[in-house]
Amino acid sequence: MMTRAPDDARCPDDAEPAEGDYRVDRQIGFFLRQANQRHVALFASIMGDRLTTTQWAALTKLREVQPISQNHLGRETAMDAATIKGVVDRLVARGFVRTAPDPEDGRRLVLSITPEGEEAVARNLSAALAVTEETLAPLTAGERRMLIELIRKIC
Amino acid sequence: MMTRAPDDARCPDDAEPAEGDYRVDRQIGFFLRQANQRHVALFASIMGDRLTTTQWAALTKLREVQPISQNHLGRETAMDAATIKGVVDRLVARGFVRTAPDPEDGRRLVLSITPEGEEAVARNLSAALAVTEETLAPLTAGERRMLIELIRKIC
DNA sequence: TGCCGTTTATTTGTATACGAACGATTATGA
DNA sequence: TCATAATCGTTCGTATACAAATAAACGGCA
Repeated sequence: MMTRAPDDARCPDDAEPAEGDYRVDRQIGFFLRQANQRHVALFASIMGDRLTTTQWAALTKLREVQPISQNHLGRETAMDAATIKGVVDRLVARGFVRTAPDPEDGRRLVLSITPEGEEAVARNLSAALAVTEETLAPLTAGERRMLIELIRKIC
Repeated sequence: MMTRAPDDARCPDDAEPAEGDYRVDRQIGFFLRQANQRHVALFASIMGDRLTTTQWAALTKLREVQPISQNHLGRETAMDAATIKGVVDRLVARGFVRTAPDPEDGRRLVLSITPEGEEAVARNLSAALAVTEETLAPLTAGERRMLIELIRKIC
């Protein structure tokens, strides 16, 4: 008679994590990365004007809170100071955003949206909503609310 | 007597999206990006050896399915052919992964994990589990199951 | 056998993402 | 007031992420 079952053969008195059982593709981080990848891919395929997710976030947020300094816009859109700089530079190069030195604070760079930027937002707004819809397409209305509620808690 | 409520004053007979109401920071894509950012930050602060999330994914998945070709490992870990190449190159440079030409297929590069790679996995496994735990810390056990179930559906 | 489509790995270019360091400027407190 | 701390924008280096193009090698099929 066996004193131990075959699938209990490894380290029965050991509290260390079972190495053989670990699966990266079952961890929340793996799912978060993949879900974000799918959303970015949907965004790229649905949105026009070759606008990226971060450029869209910066542009629409700027429209909401302008005028605002560059770093501040970065904080509002969850972007590093180095990251928001690159995003803003590309939006400026495309004529969607304008920069000006702040007369009251020599350090700040004040951003505002141009008419071309406003047009770009208006032109792509329905597509942006379609991206959200398509991303959540596999879920029911109740599941969508639940997912958003839960994911907000881990941000 | 008013024929229309004040908050219904814009485009009542228009099916177009209401521009003024759009908020990027309420879209699922914004949350997915932020949640992923938080997870990556937690990973960087908890894990040792300066291993990144993708390097960890590639290394642990390789341990599971070796030997395997480079592109195949990329598909198993949701990475582009160009992306997995960079990740594998860095793991090879660190001595965690070994590459060899496939004698049966001249195109393939067969990957396997080195003893140093195995040690790196064993050394960091509990930290990896702690990252998952910390990422889900704001949620109850039931909420965690629900979040994982929902997020899997949109991957 | 030889043609052709596919797969594999690679390279280039562009775009986040962030740590770290830097100079310039502003705010704070002793 | 003046030294110090904090903020702002910038730059550098590293690491994903992916589109697109390429060369080499494999497969099937006439």
